Amino acid sequence: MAVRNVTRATKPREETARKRREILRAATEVFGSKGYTKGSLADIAEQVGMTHAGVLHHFGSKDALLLEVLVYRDETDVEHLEGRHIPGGLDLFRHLVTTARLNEQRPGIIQAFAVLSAESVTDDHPAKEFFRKRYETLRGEVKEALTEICDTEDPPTAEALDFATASIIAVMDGLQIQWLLAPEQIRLAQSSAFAIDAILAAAIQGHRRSVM
Amino acid sequence: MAVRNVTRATKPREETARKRREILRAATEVFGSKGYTKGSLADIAEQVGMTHAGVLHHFGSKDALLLEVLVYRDETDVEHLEGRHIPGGLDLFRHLVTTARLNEQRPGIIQAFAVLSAESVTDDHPAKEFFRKRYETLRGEVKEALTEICDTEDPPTAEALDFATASIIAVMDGLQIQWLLAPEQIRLAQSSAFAIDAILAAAIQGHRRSVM
DNA sequence: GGGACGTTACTTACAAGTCAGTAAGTTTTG
DNA sequence: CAAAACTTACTGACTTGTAAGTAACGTCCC
Repeated sequence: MAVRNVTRATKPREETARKRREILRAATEVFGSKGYTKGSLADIAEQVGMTHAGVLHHFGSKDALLLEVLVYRDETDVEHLEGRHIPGGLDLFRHLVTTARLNEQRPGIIQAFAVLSAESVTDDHPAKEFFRKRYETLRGEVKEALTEICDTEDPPTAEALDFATASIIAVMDGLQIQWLLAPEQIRLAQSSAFAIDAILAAAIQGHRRSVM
Repeated sequence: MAVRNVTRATKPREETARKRREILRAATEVFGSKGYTKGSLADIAEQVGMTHAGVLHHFGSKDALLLEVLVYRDETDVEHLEGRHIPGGLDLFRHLVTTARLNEQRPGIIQAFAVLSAESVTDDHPAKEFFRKRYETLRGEVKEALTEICDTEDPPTAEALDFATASIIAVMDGLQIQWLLAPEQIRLAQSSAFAIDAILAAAIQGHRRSVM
């Protein structure tokens, strides 16, 4: 039985969806290169060949557009994964490094997330809740994968687990900023791999041999 | 022989210097809480009880004010050090953790630097050069301290040294973002210490026991 | 010590521009 | 023919920066 579309007279057009994606892509680039506050709707509209009012017709407000940009980019981030779901255990950390390596080829997206995540900590920023939840989810996944790995008879303390989890995510974010400022000096993927490796080793083998 | 002041008729007043510092403090707070682009001169002026034109009288332009804020904050950051110069060797890393612990008590300044450093990667940002140089200097200091530490017969490769250097700085920056978004969930200083420890250990003892 | 005078430290007023959002009208399309 | 996909036109709020004016202050000279 075919579903009758009662609420709208015309079915959503494929052309419209494409235009929306085009706007999202343009918005990602603009927000990435100028930040959310400084990047204007007119900038975005110009890139897709319409006026800023046209963009608002599709997304309602600038805030709403930003949020759609963020979830859209989160979706495309896992597109290259088979099964489109984030792996667990050691594979998760391999995935993180792989993503870093892929991101080296698309600085625009990296910049968008780096700039927007930092901007989101400011007062009443529309993306604050998004990033808060995003980090919480990310930490949950990393922590679980970490727990899987060190399933030995000598597990790390709960504290060490949390420190390692936050640190792994942190080091990737921080390297992105340095890489964006000096791409020829920073090896994004390799440095990420090195740091993750170091932190994993410390978490697993734990409490011995503290340097400081 | 007293130095004659030929260029200006009246000597710079002490009250003026105090007012400038007051403005710098207010600007740090405003740029930290709203970002550079969104934080306005009027916001800053209001906090010190004058008009925005008064602020411009002291600093010339918004860009110039930002740069003065950054160097001002860099200066106050090493104020608590005896001798006011950054230590070397293991002491440098202890200093980093100490700074992180101190910063937990003053989220405003942390936020200003976190927000501004990320914002600085955007196109034509007035603080881009400042942060580029700042990271370069920071990496130089960390690398030197790191080299001092692992002065053994089995030194790490030059690559590993660079990875570790960038990673240590990165992890501190990244943790700040997470901490600002969820201060009750992130132990800033302890996580920093854990990660630095892990990375130092990996850099020193080197090439054995790779997890990934 | 007391003006004169130039500088400093502002204020008010304004210029010139940008911005998001809205309302109304027009074309396109299913 | 009705809804979608726009455009044009406009509003109102905000921006940084400048120009001109004013009051207070420090210094020099007598």
